[in-house]
Amino acid sequence: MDRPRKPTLDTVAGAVGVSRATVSNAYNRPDQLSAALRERILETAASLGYAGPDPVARSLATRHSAAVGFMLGQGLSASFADAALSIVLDGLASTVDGHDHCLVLMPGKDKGGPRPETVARAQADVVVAYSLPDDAPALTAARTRGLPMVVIDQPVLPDTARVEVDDFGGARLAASSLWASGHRRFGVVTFALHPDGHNGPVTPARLASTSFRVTRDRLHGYLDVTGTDTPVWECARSSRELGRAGARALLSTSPRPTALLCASDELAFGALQAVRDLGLRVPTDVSVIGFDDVPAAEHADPPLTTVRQPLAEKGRHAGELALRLLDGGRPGEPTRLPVSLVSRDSTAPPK
Amino acid sequence: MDRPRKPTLDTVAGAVGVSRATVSNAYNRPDQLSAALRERILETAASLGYAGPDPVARSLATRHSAAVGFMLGQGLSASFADAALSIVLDGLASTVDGHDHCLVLMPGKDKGGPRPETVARAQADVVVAYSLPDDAPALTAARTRGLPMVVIDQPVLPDTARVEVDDFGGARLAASSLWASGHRRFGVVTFALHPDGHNGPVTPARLASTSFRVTRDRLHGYLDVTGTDTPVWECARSSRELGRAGARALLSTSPRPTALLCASDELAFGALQAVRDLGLRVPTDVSVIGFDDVPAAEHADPPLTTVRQPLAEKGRHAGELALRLLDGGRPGEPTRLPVSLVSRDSTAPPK
DNA sequence: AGTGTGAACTAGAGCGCTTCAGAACGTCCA
DNA sequence: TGGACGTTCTGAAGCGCTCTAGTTCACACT
Repeated sequence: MDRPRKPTLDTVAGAVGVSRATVSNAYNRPDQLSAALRERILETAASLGYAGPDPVARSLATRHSAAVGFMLGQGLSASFADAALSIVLDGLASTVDGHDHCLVLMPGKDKGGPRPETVARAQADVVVAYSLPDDAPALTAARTRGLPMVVIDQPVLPDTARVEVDDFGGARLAASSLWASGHRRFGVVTFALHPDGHNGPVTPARLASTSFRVTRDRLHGYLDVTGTDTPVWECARSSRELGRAGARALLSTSPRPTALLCASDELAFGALQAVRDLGLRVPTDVSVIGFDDVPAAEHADPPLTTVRQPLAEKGRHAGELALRLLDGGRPGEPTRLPVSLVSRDSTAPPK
Repeated sequence: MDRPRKPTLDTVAGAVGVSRATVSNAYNRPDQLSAALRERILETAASLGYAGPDPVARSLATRHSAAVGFMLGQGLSASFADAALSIVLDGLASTVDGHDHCLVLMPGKDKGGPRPETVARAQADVVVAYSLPDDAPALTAARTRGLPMVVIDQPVLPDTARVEVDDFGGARLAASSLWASGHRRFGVVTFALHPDGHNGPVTPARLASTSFRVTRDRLHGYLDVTGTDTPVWECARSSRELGRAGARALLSTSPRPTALLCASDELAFGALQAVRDLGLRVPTDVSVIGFDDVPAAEHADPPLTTVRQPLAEKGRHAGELALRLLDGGRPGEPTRLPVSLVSRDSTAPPK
């Protein structure tokens, strides 16, 4: 197994007959040497099979790793159930990549977010947190490492950049439009209030201690309009199937709700299906409203009325903030992106 | 801006009054020092705000970075259109994370895969390639860096570990079952043959030079049964919407196909919709078959007949292979995971 | 007392790179 | 002709850590 040792800067320097510093400059500061020499260095490097400065050594010397970490509250597979996550992630990834930075993924296996050890060992010099419980250990880990941080949809943390959306206002907007058109009996289908995998009706106690900011705000936005006695069904994840089951349960009570308010489009898609399952029709018998406006909302059957939030923009903006922090920028004021109600065909006045 | 310099191993060593090596051991080899001293070191570290050995410096010294890179042929947002990707990615991520390694994402912006510079600078010591064109520059970049590599569903590369699925056989299986039940007029809806964003009918020339192995195999599996004159519609991505449009085009020809063979479930979902759009019924008027068996296939309307491949297993296995390569293991023979036909209600004999 | 043993800790040489303060060598203008 | 200046290249000091090959010391055994 005496494989030839990998070439280093020194190897190349020796072969060309210049100093290591010059080879380094050939890669990082072309203006510091003559074009001819640089050419010669690059050629020799190629012929030696040298692929450029080692990223790790480089990071150590420069004291930054050109990578942004992404801490997620759930497993990555959550993204196949919820398009919103993929879209945000994509916006983030492309921004970051466009600036020659890598994205280091730290998914949470359980729903509490990534393990603190994972965070402690991640080679990143800024992290983005998304959909973590308010008290996630990963948040503390990042903090004690002194990593600059940008949070998406999380509560404000001291010294942290933040991008958010007016979840409360958006939810109110949706509920109000239904109320205005005459609905009085509502049901709410929401995703997790706690990272414990619970599926079922929500008790007031549980509601009061919600550990996800987004859930809390959307829920309160709805209930602010419909009243706190509105039945709420919690789904452990934002998935079509769970939404379907939840909606079915809500629709089986009597008197039946005339409108279903869902905390995400994905849950709403399930609700749409549930209405059909029971032989009812949308929006004639039941109105259904979602949240997010993922691309599929437009093509649902019927097209889904929903609260639009600029998902890709959210990811992009988080990426830009992260990059700015890397440049030594201050966190600054939280950015609040706009939401709006997109009316399609899944809502109508009650019969 | 004279923020206090971040504590290092030396800081802690000095504070406790031991050598740097001992502090290092406190973190990495607890058996090398007395429990009492270790305790004292950890406490001092905590009180100093030292979060553990710097990951980058550690990587340089140990010569491995505890990270596996993931090179993807498309943007990450592809995963909201195609659950298969998320599931594979999730399997990979959890395996890798379970062994205390990070996942470094390198998405492709255009469809050619990540930029070679991105690959050259990524801090990973093994990479996994997925859904790249056969001639992606990223592949070469990884190779010249001398990174061990595992490819998923790619053509064999010398000295590379590989996990694959019998796409050709699976597709044949699906087509044969339809043929056996009497179908003779087929249409095929496929995802990209080339990374150029083409949507539309496929010419023989284009077919002959397909640059994605998976596409090629599934397509040839179908056509091997149905005949090479079968009309094929290409979609730039595997998405429901594109599949819907493609299927609609295929179904508008006369004589109309009695069965639609789709290269993915996602495309098949679109096809299901297209059949409805035209006022026809599945499977009475048209049979539709998918590929992948994503979770949604079971809950489609009607439940989708499809070729199952073990998606999560694919990701997990790739992760294990990557980890093994990291340990100096040899690539070994490609692993071939099993496929099977899952018959549900979207297929039936023709009228 | 002499020797062997194992546990506990340390010195110091790197890991592969960046970067800053020069050195060497023209060139140009007064 | 000489000094000021620019360009091109070099030397060497780190970056923060790991790890091998020790050294020390206490204790047990003969």
